[in-house]
Amino acid sequence: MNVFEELQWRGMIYDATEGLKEVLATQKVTAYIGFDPTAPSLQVGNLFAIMALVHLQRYGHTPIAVVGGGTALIGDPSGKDKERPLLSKEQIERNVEGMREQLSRLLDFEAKSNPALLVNNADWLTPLNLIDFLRDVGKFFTVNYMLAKESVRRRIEQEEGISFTEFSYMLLQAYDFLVLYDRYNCTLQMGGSDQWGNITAGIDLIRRLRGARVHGLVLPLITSASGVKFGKTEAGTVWLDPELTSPYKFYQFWLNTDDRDVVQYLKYFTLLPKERIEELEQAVATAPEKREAQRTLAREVTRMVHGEDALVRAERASMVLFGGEITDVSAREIAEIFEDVPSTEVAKAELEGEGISLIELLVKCGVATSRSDARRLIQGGGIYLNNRRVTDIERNVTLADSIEGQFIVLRKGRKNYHLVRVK
RNA sequence: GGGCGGGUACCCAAGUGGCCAAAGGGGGCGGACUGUAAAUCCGCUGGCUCAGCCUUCGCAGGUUCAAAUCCUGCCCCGCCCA
Repeated sequence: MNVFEELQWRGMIYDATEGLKEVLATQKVTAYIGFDPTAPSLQVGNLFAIMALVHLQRYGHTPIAVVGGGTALIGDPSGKDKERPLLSKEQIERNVEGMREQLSRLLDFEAKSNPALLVNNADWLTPLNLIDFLRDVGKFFTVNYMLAKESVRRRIEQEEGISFTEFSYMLLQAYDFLVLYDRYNCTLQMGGSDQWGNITAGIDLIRRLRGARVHGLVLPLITSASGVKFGKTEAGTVWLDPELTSPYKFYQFWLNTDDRDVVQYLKYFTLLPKERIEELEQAVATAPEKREAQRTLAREVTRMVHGEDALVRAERASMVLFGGEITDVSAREIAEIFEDVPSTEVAKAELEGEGISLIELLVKCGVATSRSDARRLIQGGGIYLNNRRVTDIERNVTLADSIEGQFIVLRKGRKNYHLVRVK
């Protein structure tokens, strides 16, 4: 099997240029994917593209992750209905650093024959001279060609239009490809399906300027059966940065995958072989309540992104949190299990004597948005103190409620935990 | 610049003097069921010192015992004419 076939059975190819399959079967190539540093961290959606690079590398090809520190200053109009506000250069610099760290954990930068590469396109875009650029690159594109691109056309049909800045974006991305081709003999660009237009622009540019035939491959859009945008939860985006999304939450995100999506996600996000995934597919069909497929997915991905230790902690936490009784757990275990759970410090003095009203504590910890909200939650039976439901509005919380005088576990609903640290 | 229509809670949307903290739907939150699911059902969804009180219906004034509802001015949005 070659990478193309690998990606194919995993359903990771939405479209690819003519002849790519043969090239990947017979040669070792260098391929790149661009990542937009418009957020402080990569997110779970980006993991999909990263997996494509991981597969490439496993088959002996050389992957390049391009962080778009330069293009982010412009803004990609693809898939966007509106002109986007520009980020500050400092902000983008910071974001690039975060992504560098994350990518280095997923790709092998030490491999002997085909180490992964990480580059920032700001390196060549920033020093770029406008006149040179217009002469060397601009000359090879007609406005007609650019207007025909889906991303541009859609925006032109809208009232708001598109700024010249964003309109130029595809030329910069095309130029990226050209630079990577020149410097690293990079002959394949991959990306999300919304990148097709930008990718073909680069392919055309290289053909005209260098007379070389290079390739493009785009991944499908990830769908979810429930219609929720992939990578989002009620709490927002699922990030790869453990500071932004705790490993526990990360693990839970995957564990909660819909039965209808889990097999596809196993193909997308794990390196498990076909036979194993087919086994799991069987398991979903015959014993869905065991959620073996979800569990495996969550394990594999959490381990890959956060490491074995974080995985063990996430699993332990999940077991205790969804198991029930919390009373016979030691403070030390609590500290460990709830490491990733949001917490609030409360002075010991506040819990002495009469203590603090539960309502007040809930608001203080942000579990409830207001006292009225707290009152309603308690009345509706949605508040648990150390995993025991409390229905008394007047309930006070004192040191006697704490676990070894150190922690109090608040819970809202089925799975919303908050740890109170007594100081 | 002229004409018309419109701005109501997170979103859509009803309400045209008191019975309006404001119908209905969506979303969200909680509960039951369950597989930490889906579907379904139930409750809640401005704040507070909570059987009561206070603040909300584009903004600012005014009329009235009483205004989301009437009047004046201003701001914003959509459509049509210039």
